[in-house]
Order: sequence, then C-alpha cells, then structure tokens
Amino acid sequence: RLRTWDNRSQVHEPADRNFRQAFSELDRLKTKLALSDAVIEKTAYIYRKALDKGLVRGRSIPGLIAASLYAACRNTETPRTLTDVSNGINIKRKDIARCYRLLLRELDLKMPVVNPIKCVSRISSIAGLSEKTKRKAVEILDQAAKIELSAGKDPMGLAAAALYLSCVINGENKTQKDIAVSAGVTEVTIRNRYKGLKEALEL
Amino acid sequence: MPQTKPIVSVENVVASASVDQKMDLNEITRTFPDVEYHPDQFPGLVFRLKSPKTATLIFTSGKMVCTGSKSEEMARKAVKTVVQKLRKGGIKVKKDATVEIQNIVASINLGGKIHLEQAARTLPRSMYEPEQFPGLIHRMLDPKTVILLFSSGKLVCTGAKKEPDVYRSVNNLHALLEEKNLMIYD
DNA sequence: GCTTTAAAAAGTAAGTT
DNA sequence: AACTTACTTTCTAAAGC
Repeated sequence: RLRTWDNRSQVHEPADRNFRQAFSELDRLKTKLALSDAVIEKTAYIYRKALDKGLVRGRSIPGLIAASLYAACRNTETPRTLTDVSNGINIKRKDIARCYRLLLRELDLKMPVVNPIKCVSRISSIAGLSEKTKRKAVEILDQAAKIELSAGKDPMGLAAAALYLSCVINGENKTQKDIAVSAGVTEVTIRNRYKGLKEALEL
Repeated sequence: MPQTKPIVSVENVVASASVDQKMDLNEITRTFPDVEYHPDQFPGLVFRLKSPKTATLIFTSGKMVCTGSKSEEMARKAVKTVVQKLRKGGIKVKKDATVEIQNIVASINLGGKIHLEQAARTLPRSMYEPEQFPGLIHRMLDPKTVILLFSSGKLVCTGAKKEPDVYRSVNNLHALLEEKNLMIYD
C-alpha cells in the first residue's frame, strides 16, 4: 500500500514529516469515503507528478493531496464529489477546487466529464427510490445527453431532476425536497432541470 | 471561411497608470468625500467616476489602476479626468499620467451553438467542469488569452492587452471550432 | 496566497414577497 | 412561483501582509 510514497519516505527529506502526516490523512479518508486501493494508488501517482513538477512549493500539502484524491476519483469515474472530499479532510471546498484546477492545468490532465448517470444510484439510495425509477431516470439521462441538454449543467441537478421526473412517471411518491436534499441541490434547480427535460423529451 | 461573423463587444478595460510622484491619500479623502479609502483593508483609494463609469484605484506611490472602461480610449480619458478632478480639488499633480492597457475583457456571440463536451475532449489546454462552472475554459497561446466557451455559442475573452488580440483570439478559436466540427448552426 | 476594482458568460443559491 | 441579489470562473495592475 502507498508504494509511491513509501519509496520516497525511505530518504529523510525536510518535508518528510508533512508528507507522512498528509498520507496518514489519506489513509483515514480511504476508509471514510470507502475508496478502493486503485484510487489511493492513483492519488499517490498524481501527487507524485505534482511534486516532480514543483507544484507543491509554497502551497498547502493537504490541499494538494485532497485535490489529487479528487482527481483520482474523477479519473477512475469513482462517484465522489468535491464536497465529499472537503467534508472528509476538513479543507474548504473552494480551496480543493482551486488546487484541482491547478493540477489539471499544470499536469495537462484530461478528465472525463462527470456522467449524471453515476449520480443516480447515490441519490436513489439516500432517498430510497425503486429500481424501476432508477432505470427510467437512466433512460431519461441517456436521451438528454444525446440532445446535449446536459451541456453546462451540474450533473447532480440533472440526475435529481431525472429521478424526480421518473418518480412522477412511475407514480412513486417522493417530494422534490426529498430528492433535493438527497442530491445536495435546491428544489429550484430540480424544477428548472425538470422543466427542461420534460419539454425537450416531451414526456 | 467561418460561416458567421462573430459579434464582439468590449466589456471592460483595465489600465495601469502613474503620475510619477507620491500622493497623500488622506488629503484626497478629505477633499473628495465620495472616495473609499480603508488602508487597513486595502492600500489603494477607490475613486469612482460617473462618466466614464469607472473605478480608479490610487496608491501612495502615484500609481493607479483604472477599471470599468468599455474601450482603450475611454480608459485613457478616465485617467485624465481623474487627474483633472484631483487638480481642481487642490491636489498638486505635476505631470500628466502615463497609461498602459493591462487587460481587455470582451463578450462574443458566434451565432451558432457549440458542442461543449466534444470541445472539452478536442481542444488542447481546456478544462470543462460543469459542477464548478458552466463554461469551458480554454487557454490560447497566441495571442495569450483565456476564452470561456458556453454551449449557447457565446464566449468571454480575457487577458488581451490590445483590441486586435481579442479579434485574433476569437477568429482563431472560431476557425478551430469549425475545423473540428464543433459548431452547430441553425 | 490574500486584500480591491470592473465586466461578461450561464448555472446555482438564498432571501423576500 | 417570481424577483432580487449574489456567488461560481477567467484576467490584470497596484502595495503590503
């Protein structure tokens, strides 16, 4: 485990203690966010690249570790939000987002765009929605992607709206508020996306 | 050849200036009650003009930053007006200010929609994170500018120091988008 | 890095009515 | 539900922490 860092920890560099501390935090996050070994390995790999490019100078190590972790999740399409990472490591979401964008710029990383379909399971399990409703929501999101209705929109908002629309179609009684809270978006956003999906897909 | 002619509108011009002499910001604050000066919050004094509608930051070094102009010429005029007002208010300013344009922000309409997600995969030095911001951020190397692209076909270009660079950036990007089949016209 | 200023794009958020 | 206001991103200079 943590091979990438362990190699480095053999040599006693000045920043050694900070690294050990940051990576023990990462180990704690692995459990807290239920992450796979692959994600942690990728995090270490990305962080190592940032180190080699000298991006760590004058910047907070935990911030870059958190950003590397988020980048690893994105890269492996592991559905974890910036807010998840932020709550887990107790660093402001905005600071992690800034470090993450720095990584993308400086390391020339290309990330797959978050697929709203990946958000469906998560919202559904929190809100307690049926398999049938989930399946219909996935269909709706597939259609929406085809006509590029998703361009520029928050994947969580889109997934929440698709699930709400799916509930209405299937007669599953869930309020906008229930789904909004489960998805971490506002009811207004669900209404706006819902309107767009309904009109564009004429459902 | 591009299929549409982009509509470009300069929205903001930032200029730095200098009157090459020390300034007493407290004296300016006394003579111009409308200015904002909170040295413990920010070292610059904010001097607002109604016309041209701008905000000029004045520092004790005599250096200034003028923001809010809609053109390079308007920015130069705004700095002149500020110096003129300071003199009328009894503030001694020996030389006229030297002005340098530092940044030009423009909004653009390409007249067709953009395949944003495909553009994100195709354009180099670009970043598209809809959870954080609805636009695709693209860094152009020559001219060195940053362009925000939206699915509506509208853009924001920033970082240019000359107006022609705004047009060059837009034309470069427009040609690239058409070449890669990333535009949709009705 | 932060502080302040201006401006646009489109999406999301929050407080009022 | 509408409105209003405000914040997200990009850029840039200034002096100082």
